[in-house]
Amino acid sequence: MTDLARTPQQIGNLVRRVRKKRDLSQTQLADQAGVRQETISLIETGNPAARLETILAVLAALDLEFRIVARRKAGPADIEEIF
Amino acid sequence: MTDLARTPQQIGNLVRRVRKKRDLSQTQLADQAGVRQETISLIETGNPAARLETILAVLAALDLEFRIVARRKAGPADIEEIF
DNA sequence: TAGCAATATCGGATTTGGCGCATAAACAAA
DNA sequence: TTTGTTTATGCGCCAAATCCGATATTGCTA
Repeated sequence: MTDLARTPQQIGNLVRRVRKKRDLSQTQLADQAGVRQETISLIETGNPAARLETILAVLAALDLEFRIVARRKAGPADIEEIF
Repeated sequence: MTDLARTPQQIGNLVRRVRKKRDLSQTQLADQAGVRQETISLIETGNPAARLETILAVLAALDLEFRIVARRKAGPADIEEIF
C-alpha cells in the first residue's frame, strides 16, 4: 500500500480508511496515539493546521509512516483520492 | 529517491539537503512556498509543532511529496538519518 | 581576516492546536 | 423507534506557530 498525501484531506481520508479497516474507533486510535478523540476527528476531516508531530503519532499508531518522494503526476489510481 | 520521514528531524534534514542540492537559500524556498524564511529555519531544525499545511507547502515547493506506506523496519540505509 | 550572504533569534500581535470537561448530533443495531 | 455507541462541537486555557519587522550570528568566499 502506498498512498499519495498531498493535502490534509488526503491524509485525513486515509487515516479514516485505515482506522476503520482496523476496526478501531476514534477514541481507541486516540488512546494509542496519545491524543484526544477530538483531535482524531479534526485530522480525519482534513484539518490543515494539525501539528506535524500529531500526524506522525497517529500514523505510527496505525503502523504507517511517511515517505518523501519526488513529486509525480497524479495517475488514474490517485484520482479517487479526491472523493 | 524515497526517504523515510518518521520524525520532524528527518523531515527537516531532508528539506535542508534537497534545498541545498537545488542551490536555494532559505529565503528563496520560503518565497516559493509562501512562508517566511524564519519558518523554513524552524522546519529544517526539526520543529515538531510545525503546521501540516506548512510542511506540505514546503515539500511542494521542492517538487516533493509525502506518500503514506506501511511501516517497515528501518534498514541500514536509514540509520544515517539519525545523525 | 575582512565583508557579504545566509541562517538563527527576538519582541509583539494574531491565530489556532490540543487539553480538560462536556454535550450535541449522527449512526447503527435491536 | 429506542438505546447505546461513535463522531462532531463548544467553551475556557495555555502554549506555540507564523506573521511582520529587524537584528544577532554564523558561514562562506575573496
